[in-house]
Amino acid sequence: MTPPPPTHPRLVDVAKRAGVSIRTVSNVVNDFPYISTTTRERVEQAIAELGYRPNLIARNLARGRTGLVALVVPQVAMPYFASLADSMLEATRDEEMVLVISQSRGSHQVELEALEGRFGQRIDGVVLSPTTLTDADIAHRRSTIPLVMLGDRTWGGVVTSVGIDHVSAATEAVRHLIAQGRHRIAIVGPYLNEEAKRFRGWAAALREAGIEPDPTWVIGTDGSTGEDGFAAGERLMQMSPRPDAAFFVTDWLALGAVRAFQRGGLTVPDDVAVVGYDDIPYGRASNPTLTTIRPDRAEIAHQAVASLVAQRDGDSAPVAIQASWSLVVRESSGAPATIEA
Amino acid sequence: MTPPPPTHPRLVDVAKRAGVSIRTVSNVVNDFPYISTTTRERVEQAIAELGYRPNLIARNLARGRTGLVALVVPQVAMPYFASLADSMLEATRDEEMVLVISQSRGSHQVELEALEGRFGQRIDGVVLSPTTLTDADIAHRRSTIPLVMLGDRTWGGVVTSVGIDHVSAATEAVRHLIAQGRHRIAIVGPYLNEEAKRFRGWAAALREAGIEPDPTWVIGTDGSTGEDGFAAGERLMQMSPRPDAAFFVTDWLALGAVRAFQRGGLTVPDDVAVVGYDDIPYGRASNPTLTTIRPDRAEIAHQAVASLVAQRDGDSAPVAIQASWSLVVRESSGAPATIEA
DNA sequence: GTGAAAGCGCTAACAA
DNA sequence: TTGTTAGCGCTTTCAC
Repeated sequence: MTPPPPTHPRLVDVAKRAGVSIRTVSNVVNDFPYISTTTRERVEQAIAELGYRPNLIARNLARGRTGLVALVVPQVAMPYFASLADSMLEATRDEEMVLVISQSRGSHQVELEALEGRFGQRIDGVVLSPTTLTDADIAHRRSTIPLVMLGDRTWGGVVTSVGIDHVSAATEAVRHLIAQGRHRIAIVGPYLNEEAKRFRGWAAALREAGIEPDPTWVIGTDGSTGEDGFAAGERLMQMSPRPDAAFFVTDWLALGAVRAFQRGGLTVPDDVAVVGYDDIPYGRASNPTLTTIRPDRAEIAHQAVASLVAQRDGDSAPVAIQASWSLVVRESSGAPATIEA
Repeated sequence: MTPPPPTHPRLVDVAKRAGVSIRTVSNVVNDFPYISTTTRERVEQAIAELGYRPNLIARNLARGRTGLVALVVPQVAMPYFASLADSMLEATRDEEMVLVISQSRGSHQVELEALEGRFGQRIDGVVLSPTTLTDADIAHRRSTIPLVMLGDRTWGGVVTSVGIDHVSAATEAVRHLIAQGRHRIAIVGPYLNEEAKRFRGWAAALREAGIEPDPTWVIGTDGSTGEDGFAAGERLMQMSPRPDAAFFVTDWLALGAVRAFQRGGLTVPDDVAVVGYDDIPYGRASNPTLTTIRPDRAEIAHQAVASLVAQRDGDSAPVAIQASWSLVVRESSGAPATIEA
């Protein structure tokens, strides 16, 4: 009685069956040029007959790589990062990499370790969506593993970053509100100052329309949670004159504020037009649906992965990559009611 | 000039420095018993000095494992699965496994391949949230890699499943509506029949209160998207007498219907009380906030991982594991307005 | 074009 | 308790 094959077929099994050496089989598997057609066919047939599939662990050991790429985000359950993860999964699959998601939960320590490539497994590259890192953290990093930073910061140019042009996007968002006839346009978010790109876009759009940005229209929040948005919405309602529109730096903030407005008896967009930012899925299902800036996540993910590949293959000059975005107009700023897919 | 260490320190480097054999270092690293304290200390010091970290690729090659576990879901960007992924990431981290997320996008083919453990990398175990698989698919699977099915189905008992008791949960949800004084309680969802557990829970709660389930209250949908919910909401509004409450088999359906109700001039919960299912994050931010059934995702994830570990270690008897759940009462069924975190 | 053989870094028999 | 060593399955340099 023949015992069943104790494990998956290996390179040697294929080689034996095809009557060649493992070197040749390896060549075929890895698509080397210079193999005679007949040999190649023999090998391919043996592979098919045996159902051979390369053991990537062994391959990676030999190659000194893992084939694993890490995506580090604060928390995947947050809609924006869930969507990002989705896009990254697709982008890495196209490159035959395996994506490993890691949650920082806003921990500086975890982000620092990610910078150094310290994960459970050894990793070929890191795509990081930072929350607490500083330029100094990046400058001091010792590891040289391929790294891409997501977001609008450029980190002193010492590392590749992929983001969208937030100044332009914010400008476009506020322009849109102005085009709807709004003149008292608030901006809501954390860390709003002359450094903040979305803030600059907001101010630029107003000035461009001959409106001087009013400091009282700048509504600072602690963070970007729905509760922060709710609280900001309540503050906004008590202002007089009340703003007739508000630009929120994230959708989640905007949704919280809409909730506050509706509880306070205001109608969106009639009383206050609202624009968010990020295009999270819920913006399509909320009532009203939410006008927002949609970063091209697929492009961001592909650019990030492409940079990882380039860095791996020796091209290490850092670049600041800008992906595209679009303004999605929905009910919260006056679009007619629709049902989207 | 000494060239820089070309790579990470290896077992031999540690062994050399500590003046022992690699076997001993390996023992220390793997927490074997039977090592003299002094040796252990010497080795540990060498490890610390060198900053040694085991190469998991090599370890896995030698052990014949990958340390990788796959979570297969339709799409991570969907809130429910994003939350699930979050919990699974935590649960696998606790077990020193690395989670690889794979999106089936509802493809039968992809799900079948997952069943066989066919991923880009070789995988130690699979946790699958199925959409199209049948009992037959499971019965015919050839691979023996550890597998856990998520959800309420039990697959003829041939595989371990982890889910919650949907009959009880649905019963509790509808009981809650009855306790709010509602009597005409619709149920909304796809595939509603005597086999469907949430349907059975709905019917049981009604009968228990002396209400005979009215077939006209059963509102079938094509799927579970927001648009399906919206359409169901519109149908529900046109019924007469109109139901005064509705139980939706997913939150996303419920949110879509709420949108329809509000557009149609109805107030939730005053005109129609609404209960959803799944506790997706949006349910806390919507207006009104959404009453729902919250599966204990952390428990589900831990049970799934625990089963994977048990299967890997030879305990392969399939079991149907039931995790806990709770009813979360929010505004959509009459809870007073609150701001949740 | 193809073969032989030396690693990749670690685990785990087998010895001592 | 600790050392020696044969793999794990594949890549790749060097010959032929």
